[in-house]
Amino acid sequence: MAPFRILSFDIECAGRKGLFPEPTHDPVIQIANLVTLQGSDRPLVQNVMTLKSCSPIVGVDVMSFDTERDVLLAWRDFIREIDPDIIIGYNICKFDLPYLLERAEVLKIAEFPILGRIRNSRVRVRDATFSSRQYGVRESKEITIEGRVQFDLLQAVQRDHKLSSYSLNSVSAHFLGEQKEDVHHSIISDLQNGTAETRRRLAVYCLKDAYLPQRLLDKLMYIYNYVEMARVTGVPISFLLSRGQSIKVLSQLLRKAKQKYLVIPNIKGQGSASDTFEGATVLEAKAGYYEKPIATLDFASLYPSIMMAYNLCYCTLVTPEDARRLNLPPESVNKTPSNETFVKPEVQKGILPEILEELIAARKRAKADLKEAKDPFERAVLDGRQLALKISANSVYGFTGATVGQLPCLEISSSVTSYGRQMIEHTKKIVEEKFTTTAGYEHNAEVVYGDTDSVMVQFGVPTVDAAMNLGREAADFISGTFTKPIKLEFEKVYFPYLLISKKRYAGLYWTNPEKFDKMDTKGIETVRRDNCLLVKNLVTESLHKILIDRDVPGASQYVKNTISDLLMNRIDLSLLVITKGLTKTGDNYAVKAAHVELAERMRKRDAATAPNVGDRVPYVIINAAKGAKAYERSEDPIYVLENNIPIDPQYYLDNQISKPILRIFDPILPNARKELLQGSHTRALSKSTPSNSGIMKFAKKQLSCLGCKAVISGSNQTLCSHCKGREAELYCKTVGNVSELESLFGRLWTQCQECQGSLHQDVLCTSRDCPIFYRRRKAQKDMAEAKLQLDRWNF
DNA sequence: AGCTTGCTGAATACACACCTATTGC
DNA sequence: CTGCACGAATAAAGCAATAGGTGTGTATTCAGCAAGCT
Repeated sequence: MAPFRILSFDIECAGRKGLFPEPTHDPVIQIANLVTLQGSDRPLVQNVMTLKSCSPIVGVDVMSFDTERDVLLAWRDFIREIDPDIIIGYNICKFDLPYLLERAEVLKIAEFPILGRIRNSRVRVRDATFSSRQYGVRESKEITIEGRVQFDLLQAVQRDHKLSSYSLNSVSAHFLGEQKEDVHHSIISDLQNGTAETRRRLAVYCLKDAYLPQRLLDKLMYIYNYVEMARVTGVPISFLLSRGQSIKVLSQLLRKAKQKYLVIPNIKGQGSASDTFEGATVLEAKAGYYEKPIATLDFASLYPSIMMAYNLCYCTLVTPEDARRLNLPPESVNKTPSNETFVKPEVQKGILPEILEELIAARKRAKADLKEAKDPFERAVLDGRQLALKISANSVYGFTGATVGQLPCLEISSSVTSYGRQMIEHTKKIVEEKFTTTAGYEHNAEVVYGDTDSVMVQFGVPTVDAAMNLGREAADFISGTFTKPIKLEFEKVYFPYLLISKKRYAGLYWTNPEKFDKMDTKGIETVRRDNCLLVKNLVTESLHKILIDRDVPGASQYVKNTISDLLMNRIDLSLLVITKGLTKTGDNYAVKAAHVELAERMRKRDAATAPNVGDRVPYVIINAAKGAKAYERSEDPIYVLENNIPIDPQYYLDNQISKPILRIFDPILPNARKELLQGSHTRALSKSTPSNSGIMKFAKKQLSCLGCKAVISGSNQTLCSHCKGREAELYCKTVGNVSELESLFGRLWTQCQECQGSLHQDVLCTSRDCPIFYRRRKAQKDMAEAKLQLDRWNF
């Protein structure tokens, strides 16, 4: 089969006003295109279609047009000529494609929206909302272009990766290690209305936006992964981006049922969303810091293997009524712990177990092939396949328990979890009964924690090697007590292990006794996205010092230094940005929350840049009157930066840092609270910049002495009478300060120029995801202030 | 007049239920 | 074959758990004031 032809594109339009640029006013001014063949990194075509003249770009076909109509029609012809199989871009489904179509409509270009592979078939657009517990609410548009797959990288990344920000800039930085500049929409108009040279600048920017999605597609192996997934589950690729998990399971069910001449009922509005079933057992966490190795035993694909072992399926379920009618002998049925009856495979083999068997067997083959494969291309294919199979297997159980889904069957899902609960309890019991001193082992084993399909065991032995051997022995022994194919596996050892509570722990992860693989953290601030970076870094660094370096005093000192920096206002604003997802529209919230209120406020300020449902809202907490609620104190970081609003360090200490740090240090450091949060380092408070709101509005600004800050009056504008003699020294200090800030600003500026790919042009970027941006802006402000001070010497 | 006492409303503290976000498996 | 009006259905894996914030009701503390006493 010929490789796919992939088109990546991006558009720029002038003057975005309002939420969506106004199609009646704002013309499309540029379209950048990049065509590649799948698996090749050499572009087939690179071009830019622009309105008005544009200076040439090396290696790029620049096409200038006089009217917007010509631009749009040129693009349509280009699509037809290139005939791409796959159209990609960033946010093309919600922005670029619908915008082009609406714009064509406004300009009455009826012949524009014929882009598909069916003759004379028009492209159709429909509003679509997708909502699921897993992905939240997402608004998008469904665009039908027959014969071409649209693959929006934004949608794919949002589904597959949990990130704090999904801007193209931040996603590229994360996966490709390279940033792009973020240009504010007002500047786009200026560049377009400038000269051929500034339009060239815009074209380069636009091209980069087409270039990055292509790189992401490649790097994340999306084609392989999604094509494999589509093949395995039997759904179109578009479903994988626009629909949920359940359609995949349903599709497999239908395929299998057809082979067996079975039909699947079309159930409507049966199970209500309120009826639910009991889930898995989470064993009580014996919280603490363990300095002996903890072995972890895991069931391999627990729920799928339960469904296979006990033949759980729609077609093997025996309802009480069936039981009376059929009068089955007890030896031909299984009774589940939740008191449901299913026939054994000898009577009737279930469809679900068959689907699962195939998925798991195929995954095993894929994994084995993966091990053999050396060629990176082949490895990518096989890894994509095994991942797809794993995910498919895991969502079969969820499908049966989805009461608002197409085919709920709580008898199956509650049986699965009831077996699971029984099994984890059984495992815990066996481990603690078998591995005892009375049975000849060195120590009594103790299960310190376990969740759903795993148990964490402290065998009491001091070395990783010994723990591994006992872990393997236990796994083999216990596996033997279960029905096939249920299997308990020894997977890893944690040493040392910090158990904070259920679903929250950290430890060093060992799979071979010589060296640990990594530091593993679960559920704590290091992996959560609703904390500011400062907390994340602080916790990560502390754990690193405690677990890897075994340096508790060092960790403690590090925490103290950070707290001191925070209270002295020496922390970079980008580290204090908290982000939270906006999960529903403003008025659907029952209580006021910081990010929701801020989103509303931002909408009033400028609807174009305000966050929408499904977006993540970044904010910082600013200083305010005592007793003000957090939702009154949240503010957009860029707004804070632009208006010099003081943040509230005390809030960050009390509400962000203190509890997570104490949770970590409490089991390790006696008197952690006193030591870390109440020491002398917490007393050095720097005065924050007075804000121009509230009471400070009435305060009159007076000059103060540059030497001692005393208020001065009269003719002397620089120094008070006391400091008069130190004139030379203080002047040098001011000059030194200015030059230091200038060089800092210069360095940051250069860094941004490098990022934008040119050292000869102005930096336009205002990316709220980039730490350098915040530092550059701050340096600029500080520098301006220092210069003002310097000016006062020249009276 | 100056002090104490008792009352009252406001401010504060605290426990509790509930909502929201997020993660683990 | 296309465009338009109208109506109906659409689709959504699961539960367990922690933590932070808001709102509410109740208890406690405190400042301010008037009355009473010396």
